Amino acid sequence: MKQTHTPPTMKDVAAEAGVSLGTVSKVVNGLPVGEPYRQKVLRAIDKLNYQVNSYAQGLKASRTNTIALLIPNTRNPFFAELVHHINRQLLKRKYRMLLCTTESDTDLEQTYITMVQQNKVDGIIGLTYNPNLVIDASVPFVSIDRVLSPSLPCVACDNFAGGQLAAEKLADLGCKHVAFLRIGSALNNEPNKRKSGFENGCANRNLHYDMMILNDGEPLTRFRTFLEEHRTAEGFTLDGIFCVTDYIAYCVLRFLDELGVDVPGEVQVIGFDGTRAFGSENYICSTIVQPVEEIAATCVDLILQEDIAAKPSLICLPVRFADGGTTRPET
Amino acid sequence: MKQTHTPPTMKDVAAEAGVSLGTVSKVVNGLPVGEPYRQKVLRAIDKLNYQVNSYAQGLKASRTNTIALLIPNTRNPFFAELVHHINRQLLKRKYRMLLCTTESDTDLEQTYITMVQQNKVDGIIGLTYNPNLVIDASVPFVSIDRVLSPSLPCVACDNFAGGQLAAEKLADLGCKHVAFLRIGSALNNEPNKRKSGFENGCANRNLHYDMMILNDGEPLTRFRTFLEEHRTAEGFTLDGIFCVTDYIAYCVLRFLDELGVDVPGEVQVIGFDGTRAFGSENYICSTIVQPVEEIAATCVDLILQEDIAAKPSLICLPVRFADGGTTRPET
DNA sequence: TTGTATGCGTTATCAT
DNA sequence: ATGATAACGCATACAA
Repeated sequence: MKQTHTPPTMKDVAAEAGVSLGTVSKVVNGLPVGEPYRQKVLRAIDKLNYQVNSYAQGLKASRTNTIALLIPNTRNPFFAELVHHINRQLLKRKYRMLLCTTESDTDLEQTYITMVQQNKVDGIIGLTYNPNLVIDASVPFVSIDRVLSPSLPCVACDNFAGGQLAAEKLADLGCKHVAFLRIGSALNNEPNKRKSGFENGCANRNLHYDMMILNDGEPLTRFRTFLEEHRTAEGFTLDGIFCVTDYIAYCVLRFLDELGVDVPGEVQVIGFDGTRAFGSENYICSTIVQPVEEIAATCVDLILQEDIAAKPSLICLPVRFADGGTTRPET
Repeated sequence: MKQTHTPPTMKDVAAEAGVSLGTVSKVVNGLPVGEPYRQKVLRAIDKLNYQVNSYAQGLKASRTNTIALLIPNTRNPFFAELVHHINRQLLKRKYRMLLCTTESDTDLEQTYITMVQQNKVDGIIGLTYNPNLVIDASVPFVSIDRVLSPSLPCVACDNFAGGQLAAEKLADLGCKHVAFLRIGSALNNEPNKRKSGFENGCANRNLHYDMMILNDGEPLTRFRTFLEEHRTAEGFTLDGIFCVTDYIAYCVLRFLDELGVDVPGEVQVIGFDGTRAFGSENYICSTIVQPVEEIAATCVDLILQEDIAAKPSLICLPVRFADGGTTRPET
């Protein structure tokens, strides 16, 4: 009777089946082996309930079938959706996913990157706001939504087109005086293009717009003040609002409700991301929808792609508008 | 000049530092080593940018510092929150997390469990609705919210107390005729205790209640019909509703809005889970809050605990009520 | 076609 | 205190 506490290895299987180690290895890896041998090995595997140790495999092959995903958190529905689809894409390709939620903490991000490199993952997909991470060139990296460096490929939705689409939608829906609300630093990252696109769209349609940009630390209640100022005796002086994310739109909708402003009657609101409550069918507001599934698939394709040289530095995926009840029905 | 494409190993470091392999290993693992040697090794590590290969480590130690988390998805905010906190707890203990989203697909779950065992993870934390998974006894398993087997420890919130609390809250808030809305099979899993607790609470307070239970496949619009039936000429005949999850509460609130029933004026609604929009401070409805952070910490504690024998089979964590605006202010 | 032997990077047990 | 060496489980080049 052998020690029961250590899981069976190929050697055990070989002994049980009365064949050699190499034969077992071939059976396990689907290499050609004489049928009677194959049967014996298969029976032994079944009997011992053998499972390959993929760490030993990884040690040999320096391939681990594992990809790390760095993301600020999983609470934001957009991130959650991303995690979900990347996970599914990886599974489809028989890859495992190491999840690293960073809370946008720079040190934490760096800790994770180091940890993840120690773990010899086959690649990293990362959504990070930190422009100066030290990423070892030896491990493939694909960035989401942020161009970190020309040498690191980035996958994003077409933020510029999204901003423009929002402006044009509002114009189409009859708005005359709109506002753009955003938060975050003025760094030139992808989401900033939403602003440029919006400005462009407004210009195209001769749409007048106000803009309110909050810095990172400022409370969202500033927006409430902003909105309050637009409530005059003659009614609400804005008829359209574009929020740079659905989260902001969500807050703005609350403020408008508190202020007694009717949506979409008095003012129409468009967000950005395509957030759906509980992953259901319902958008929480009218919104510019990011193609999350395509973004996920593209990231996974890129990270698993062999020749890194062929990787483009920025891939923009198309967005679309979706009615979530905070705009008037289209005619 | 050595081959540049393979990452440096301990051997390389040893050569660079002019010491032996064992010495490097000791330095890396913080074992006592003569200071001048230590310095030499450290310098070499720095120069070569050496990182330990934790797969090789795992092969030696049969410990991988990795825990797998099985969860239906990350889109449901409660799950997302769970993922987030488990991830943080694991990181705090220097463990990595393999995320496996299963969509409650039985085959997928089994696939993942097998995959994960091949990967020789140190343990699995799983939230699964599938009662007959084959889980190798050799890998520690902790279940969330479902008692899968007496031998597998389970961590859950006190669902019974939660149901009871909901009933008592509604009674305290002046309700006379309430309803309980739930979905899902009638299996005797943890969340079913919410029902029992609710019934118990109603009995305690002599609160009359209706109950509507949907089977797994049925559309939530059935609830709409149910609600519609309670809208009579004399007004809405229910003054309180307890929904078994916040998601259901969310849908119910939409239905009530469509039906023109005022919340919390005409009817007060309580959900279950403690879901907050975008992970912000705001609960999406008045709710029985699950102690997600404690659940996460408890799971991680349990899974990392050495002696499996000492693990209790069910740990219930306390819940609390939170006002989310769909109940009247407490006096 | 099958078996044997070596090495992957690390750790731990030995001598030195 | 440090250096050599075996072993972890697997894959593969090579010998039989």
